Amino acid sequence: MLRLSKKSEYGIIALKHMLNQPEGAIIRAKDVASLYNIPLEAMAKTLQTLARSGIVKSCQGAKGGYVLGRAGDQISLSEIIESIEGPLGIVDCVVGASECDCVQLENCNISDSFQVIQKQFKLFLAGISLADINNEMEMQHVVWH
Amino acid sequence: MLRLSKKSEYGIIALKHMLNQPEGAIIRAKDVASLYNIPLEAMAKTLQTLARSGIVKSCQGAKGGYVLGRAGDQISLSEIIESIEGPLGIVDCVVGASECDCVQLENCNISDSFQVIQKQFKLFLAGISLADINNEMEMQHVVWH
DNA sequence: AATAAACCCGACCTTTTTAGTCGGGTTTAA
DNA sequence: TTAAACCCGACTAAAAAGGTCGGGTTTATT
Repeated sequence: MLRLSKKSEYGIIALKHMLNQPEGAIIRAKDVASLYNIPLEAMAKTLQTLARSGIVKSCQGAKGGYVLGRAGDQISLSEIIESIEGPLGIVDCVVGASECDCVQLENCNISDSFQVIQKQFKLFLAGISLADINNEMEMQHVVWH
Repeated sequence: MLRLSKKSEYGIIALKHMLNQPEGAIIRAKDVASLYNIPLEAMAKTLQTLARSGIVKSCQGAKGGYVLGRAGDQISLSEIIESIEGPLGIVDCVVGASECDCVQLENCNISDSFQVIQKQFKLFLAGISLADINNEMEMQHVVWH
């Protein structure tokens, strides 16, 4: 059902939080977790995932933590979600690289249309940046014509 | 993960199939199921669900089956999906009527933005009709600016 | 050098959701 | 009367999501 996973939610919460801290401040998983009632381990794993794809940078060791890897307007919602959940596809057979073994395919009447829908949906998400999310007032430009 | 359920896929396949039959032809669940390799019971239940919300009309008894309830351009993708999967929400706390007991809410920093995103996403799906899906060439008007 | 604080990560368990199946209805054309 | 179809709740099985655990590694501090 078209719903974001908890990990994506946690990731977006953390990223938005980081964007609102002073430039260059190092944020610990622990703090985000306790501030937003997120289970520590889950928050930690999500930030590790985001670090792997470069959306945040990790600083190891004591006094370590995370910093945003880029400016808020250079981080898109589609990137965040794909980092955490893997390549996104409204339906399986439309996910880029992966093979689809769906038994309908031989005679499927909807896969072509869904290629188009999928592509537009991704553009939709790609058009929303962390900076947009951070500033609800500015979200007005996120509009479907 | 932002993916449609199988039942939604089955529903859309069936609806598109029906749209391509001669006007007023009665289509049986059995035929759609065998044509597209869909488990009969699953297909049947999905059509029953669509009938309940008026997207198709059911004809009971021998020689029974289903007919589209409306013209293809009067059936939107969001309607189909919501009929089958219930009210859709990218995140829980954004689903219209239902209550959200998420423990982040007291201090959530993203719910406002997601209200906007959710609304636009729904407009996106509402803007795609069964007739559009049926005619991939026409899908070009489904474009994000 | 030792310590503690933090990130790192695979493995696991539990719960929820999805997918599919079954049995027993009801309706209606022939 | 029969058979073909819709109808529907209940069930099971499989998959995904959510969360937890244990044992690492890295690094600032003392």
